[in-house]
Amino acid sequence: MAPRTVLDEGFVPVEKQKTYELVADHLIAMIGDRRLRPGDALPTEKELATRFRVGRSSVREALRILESKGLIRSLGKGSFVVAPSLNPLSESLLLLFTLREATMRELFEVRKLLEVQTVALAAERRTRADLKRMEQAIRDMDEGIASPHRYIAADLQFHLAIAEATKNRIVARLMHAIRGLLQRALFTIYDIPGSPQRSLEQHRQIFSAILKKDASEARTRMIEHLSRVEHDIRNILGGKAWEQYIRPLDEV
Amino acid sequence: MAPRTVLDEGFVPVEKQKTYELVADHLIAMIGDRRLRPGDALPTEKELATRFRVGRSSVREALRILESKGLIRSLGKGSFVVAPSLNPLSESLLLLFTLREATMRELFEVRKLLEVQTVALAAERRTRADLKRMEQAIRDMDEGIASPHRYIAADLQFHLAIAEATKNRIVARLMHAIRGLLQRALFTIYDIPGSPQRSLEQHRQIFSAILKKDASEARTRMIEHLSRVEHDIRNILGGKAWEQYIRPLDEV
DNA sequence: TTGATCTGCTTGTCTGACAGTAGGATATTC
DNA sequence: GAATATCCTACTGTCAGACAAGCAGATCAA
Repeated sequence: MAPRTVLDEGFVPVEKQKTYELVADHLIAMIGDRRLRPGDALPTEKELATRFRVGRSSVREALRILESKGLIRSLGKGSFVVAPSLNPLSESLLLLFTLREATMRELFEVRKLLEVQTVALAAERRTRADLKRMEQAIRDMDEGIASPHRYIAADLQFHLAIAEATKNRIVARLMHAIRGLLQRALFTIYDIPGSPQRSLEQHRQIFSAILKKDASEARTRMIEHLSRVEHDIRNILGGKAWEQYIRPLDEV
Repeated sequence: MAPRTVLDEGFVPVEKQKTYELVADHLIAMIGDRRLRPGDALPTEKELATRFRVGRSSVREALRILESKGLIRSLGKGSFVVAPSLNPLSESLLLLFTLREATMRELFEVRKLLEVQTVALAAERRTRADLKRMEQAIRDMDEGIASPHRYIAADLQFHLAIAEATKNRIVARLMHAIRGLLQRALFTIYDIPGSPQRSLEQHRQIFSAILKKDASEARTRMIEHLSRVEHDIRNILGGKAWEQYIRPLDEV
């Protein structure tokens, strides 16, 4: 082994805090402890600059950081608003696709891993409010079965309700992010004859397991459901798209 | 229902592409199709500005975006380098904590959900190379058991090797991100007498299950392992920290 | 060869400028 | 008086120019 200096680990490159980072951190902290709440408009750039005693360029670079973290949004015209607790995970997941470092197959597999366990937890923890949301989603799906938009939106609601029934916000976020990316693929299988009906039926089975608090059955039903959906998507997309780096655009 | 205009959904606010976004997208695309590869140094700001025919401020704002997405790093002195495929998910996950929208409990639960399934997949798909990595990690853990740093680094290696044995890059990234956040908590339990030894032993059991391609046993062993670790962490941290919004700093 | 000094170049930062535009205030029209 | 047109202001988005600090390579000295 090479000779070792005392306190070897201590010698990391010394970090010079850049002004724009300071500003960004400050703003993030303010959002973190709710001094800036979702919906609030930020002061103008000039005001921020004078308040922080920095140049406008530093403020702007800080704003770009917050923006790309999904914390604020540059509303068409001018002022900024704190985003309504949107999902930073979505962005990163999308980025993986943009960088061609993830395929549909992988994404779907993650979903399966996660959601199978999620539904089991949900079955144990669901409250009456959760059940109500799920029922509503199933109803919406039934009523909107003729409209891809309504149908798929309701589908999303159902799965999100399950995720949220775990009372684990990270799980909910993850599911949200994953579903967002899968959305386009789901549109493609909507057109398979009988597919929406089958999904609806499977949702009912999942729901009934959750209702009974039967985690094990919920798991089984979810596996069935996801396997079928996966099978359908694969059939329609074909192996190429499935294994390639799809760019699932248009957010909802 | 309200009267409905034809093509209702088509009327979304028209998006004006901002210069800095164009520049950022362009650069991201270049990284995406590998025209800029990890390790490459970007041209200087001035050169980018003249090449893209934009002002330096636009370039800088674009760079801030890439930076906060973890695609480039502002190396101490000056020039930029494309980051070595680092993890955008880590950033977002960390952000959730900064914003106090996730607790230790939740994070650990996600890890459990994920890793239990992951180890099962890994048991089915592991190659000889994967096994070698795991063995090496176990050896390192054994030899470094007296040094928290070495021990925990090896621990991380073991779990990452499992994640990568799934051949699913999203799984690997997720695990990496989660572990990064948990790192600090793991340091705290290192000091529990006998804890490292027990972990080591459990790792050996998990490894043997993976070796036998016994997915179900791997799952069981992993549950045992994670439950014990969770139990230890909880005992040390106490319920308060467990349920509070810990900021698990210092990346590794 | 080693060490010191000088000279550009690059980043980080600030300031000033200007076009485009959103929104409110004001004037105009019926 | 209500609806409509017009004007003003202020803010963002963008650029250009300036300057300090620091690094890297070149040059020079020992």
